[in-house]
Amino acid sequence: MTEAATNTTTPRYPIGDLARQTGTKVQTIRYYESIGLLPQPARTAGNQRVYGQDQLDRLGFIKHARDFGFPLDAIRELLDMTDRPAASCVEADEIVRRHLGEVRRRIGRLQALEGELGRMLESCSHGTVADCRAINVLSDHEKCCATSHEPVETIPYRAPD
Amino acid sequence: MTEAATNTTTPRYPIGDLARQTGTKVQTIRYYESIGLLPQPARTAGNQRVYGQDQLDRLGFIKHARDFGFPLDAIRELLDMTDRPAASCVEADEIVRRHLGEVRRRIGRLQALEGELGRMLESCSHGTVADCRAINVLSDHEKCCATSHEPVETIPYRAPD
DNA sequence: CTTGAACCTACAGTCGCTGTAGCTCCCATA
DNA sequence: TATGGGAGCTACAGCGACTGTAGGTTCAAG
Repeated sequence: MTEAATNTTTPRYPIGDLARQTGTKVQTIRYYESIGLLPQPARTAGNQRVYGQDQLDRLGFIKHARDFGFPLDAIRELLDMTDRPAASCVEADEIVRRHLGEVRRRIGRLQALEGELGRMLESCSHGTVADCRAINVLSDHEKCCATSHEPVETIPYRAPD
Repeated sequence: MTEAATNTTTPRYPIGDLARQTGTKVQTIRYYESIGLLPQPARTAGNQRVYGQDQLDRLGFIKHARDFGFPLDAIRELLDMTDRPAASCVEADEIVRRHLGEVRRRIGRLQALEGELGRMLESCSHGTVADCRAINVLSDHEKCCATSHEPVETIPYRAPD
């Protein structure tokens, strides 16, 4: 009876627990808050963040969607939809479809690239740099067999740990 | 006879020509210079950059390698090799091989993702958000069929124009 | 001589974080 | 009750590879 606004049975997690339970880093959670993807949580008397179950679920959703490669603004749209559960899911569908299209395009480009790199290596005679097939292909546009020359996306080398 | 240092027959391009001829943007060329990937070119009396054939070739190499998805530091290594044409091309080979490995890993991850997204869409009943398979899969880890759960790389949505 | 395109520098913004510095807070043990 | 250390806090810089903008200068054609 002493508490009214917040549900007494709701668990209250500090940020580190949220991080551990979702596999997100603490900084990332704060970053999501800073860009408005997560609402500002309650604070302790000592100014530390305290989260409830709903926030945990929301972050879980975000994490999962990020693992699927959705960009944050798509995730934002998806989250907006989960807040209106009675709405039609056509839009959600559309977002997923768009993402799938993007993934397929990326796969296509990478496969073309894979072929070219493979050919580069196969035809390398392992002599000097001057004769190196790989380097020659890069030096001279004519020597390469690419059908099209759209650049492959600028993707950072980043091992997912 | 009036000119000594620079070869009289060498063409001299302003930055815009270099950009047009290689398909690079002017700012990108200046950026490459700022990070030391391109040497500082000669300047006109009015402080404008002037390039020769060698710079054009170097930039062409960089552009081409970028189109192949090589990161700039790999390109830097490759360029260092072209400056020592008598050296063995084993290292160059190694760089290409590493990149190919990276490309293949990325393809694998994206294909797994493609499967999951496809399944999401297939099983969506096109009702309300509350029943939406796609959103449910994202909400609930148990509902998704991923064999592994390494995150797919964080790749920005960036159409290559 | 004028116009306007091309050039110049310097810096902020993109995406999605990650890392650091320099604090404060909280809780378990002595 | 003191203390130690892990966890938390803010604020900001940095990553990769650019891209865009503001506000100025230079150049070449007419």
